[in-house]
Amino acid sequence: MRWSKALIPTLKENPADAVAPSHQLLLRAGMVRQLGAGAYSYLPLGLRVLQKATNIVRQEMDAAGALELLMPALQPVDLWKESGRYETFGDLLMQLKTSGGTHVALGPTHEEVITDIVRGLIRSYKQLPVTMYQIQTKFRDEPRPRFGILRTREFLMKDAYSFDANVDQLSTSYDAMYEAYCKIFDRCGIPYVIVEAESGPIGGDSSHEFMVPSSTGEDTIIQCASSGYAANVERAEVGKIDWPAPANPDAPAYVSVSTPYKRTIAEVCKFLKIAESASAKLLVFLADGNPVSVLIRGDHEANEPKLRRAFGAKTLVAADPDSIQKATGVPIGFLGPVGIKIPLMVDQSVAAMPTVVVGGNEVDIHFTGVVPGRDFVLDQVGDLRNAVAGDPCPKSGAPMTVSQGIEIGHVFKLGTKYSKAMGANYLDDKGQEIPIIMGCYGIGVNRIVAAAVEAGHDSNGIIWPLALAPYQVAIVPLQTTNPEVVALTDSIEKCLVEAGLDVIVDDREARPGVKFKDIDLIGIPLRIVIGERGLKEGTLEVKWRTDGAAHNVPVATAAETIRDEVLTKQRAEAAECEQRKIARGVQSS
RNA sequence: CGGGGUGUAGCGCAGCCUGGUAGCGCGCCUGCCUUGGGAGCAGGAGGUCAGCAGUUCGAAUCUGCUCACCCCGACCA
Repeated sequence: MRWSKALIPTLKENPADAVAPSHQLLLRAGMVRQLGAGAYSYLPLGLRVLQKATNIVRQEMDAAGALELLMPALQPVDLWKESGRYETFGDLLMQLKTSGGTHVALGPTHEEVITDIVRGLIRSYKQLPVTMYQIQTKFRDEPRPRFGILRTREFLMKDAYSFDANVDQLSTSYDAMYEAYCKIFDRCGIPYVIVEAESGPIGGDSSHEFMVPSSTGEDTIIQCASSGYAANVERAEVGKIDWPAPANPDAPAYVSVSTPYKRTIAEVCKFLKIAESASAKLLVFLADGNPVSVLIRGDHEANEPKLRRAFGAKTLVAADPDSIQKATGVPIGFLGPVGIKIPLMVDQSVAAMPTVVVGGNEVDIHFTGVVPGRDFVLDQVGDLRNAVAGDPCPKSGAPMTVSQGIEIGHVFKLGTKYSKAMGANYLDDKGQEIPIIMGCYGIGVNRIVAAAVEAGHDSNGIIWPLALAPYQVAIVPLQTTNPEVVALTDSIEKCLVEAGLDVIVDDREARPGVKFKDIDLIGIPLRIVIGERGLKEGTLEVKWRTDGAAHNVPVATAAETIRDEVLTKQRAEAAECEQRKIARGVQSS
């Protein structure tokens, strides 16, 4: 490919709207252009990267035995009502009406459609297991698209769905996808951590997210260096915290203080001149419709899935101020555990406090010096909140750390949620009708591209891994009118292309500095410079994007030398992937 | 959906307060010159100043409404 024909509109300056590094660099490198909020065009160069990621995903899905199919983005809303997700998906679902009046939606995901297909096709246990996938555009009416191509209203997703006869089969299918994901991200050359994620009805370790560490990431990861435990904050457990605090028989009785108009934790603590961690807040939820209360330290956040499990409830929602008043007789802002009439659960961090400041269950009143266990009961204590930095690891007890990550993949054991709701059953060997057990597995393909840039860039631009680079090699002929330079350029290009490499020749009539800057910006892994100066000495210059300096190779054998250098690097990366695979095998056994 | 901000040439911005010929840098086109890290000189093209409605002799500038985009938060199967 000739640069002059490639349409690569690089920008010297950062577009004002771009904040995230990947957003800035993909724009500046001429890879994407914004059409509207959360909608991006991929220009030729950007599309090449997206397609390289797509190809790797497809190859590994095929290798894992998944069957590719293609489902429509346009889906009847009735299908969503059938699964029960029309309500839960809410405004995120893009909806429209056909000219005939049919109410349709643009698919944000495809559990409903694939389940509809399968219930018509699969009848017998002999047809199971089967896993199918597609690579297709998804639509979600995100209330706030952001960070360039990281969160958009329209995006390319690889979504796979497994169908199994029993839980053991599901585990096998799940493990195959899990392993395929590791291979995909290894091959893409992007760093990732696998974290436990909040899971559905089956529970246990049935959901994992693949995260690329990045400060731009929207997800919070809790990790323990000593045990290797890693989980999304939505899921992360807090290890055992000792409670109650040693009893102090001399502790004075709690004191009622006037706190007029001080409702929030921040207001109360500021007013009383105490740290938020010295206070506790009583939160009221409706567990399957019944009011329940939870006591959490002032600086902590409640974790609703943990609460739902703790109360053994199917649904758990925060109670609105009216129902709180009705259930407790106390207006929001002054609730406390002392003498509370509804069921109370206490987070272990509160149970461990010697004394605590809480609401007085009366307008404009808070209590100080309240002793857990003395002034309110501690018969229901547990891990009810989001983990924070320094919390003990559930495995090792060592302090855990907090970091940000970009979710690029998610594997999930669904169970029979959709097959039951939509009647996707099979007949077992005894002729019994049984709901098919499902799993779903998603990869945000655009996010692979964005995450690769977030993880690989410097002040000069993008640093693509060889596997994703739009072109692996750029050749820069410095004197485009010198026949010797041109001939050498052509012969090296030919040799590399024949070896299966993607090569771009910067044939522009521009000064060398312009070309070097652009090649660095768009992140081409290997740069070859051919100039009269080097030719006099019989050499040309080769520089890797990741290296600080260039090295010279003799002209006579240049094409083969460079070809072998790139192929060797490719093989080294493949070997690295293999090493990781072996290491994973050792870990899991 | 709440809070904040911004819309002027492809990109980055000034002009607005105090109404009176729409500007600068980069990029783009022509020519000369130059050629190993975003050169220099000369000439040139390109704008319904986001839109609509007011005020005014006259609006990029003042007023009102609308729209779009960005950031923080809420939300995120």
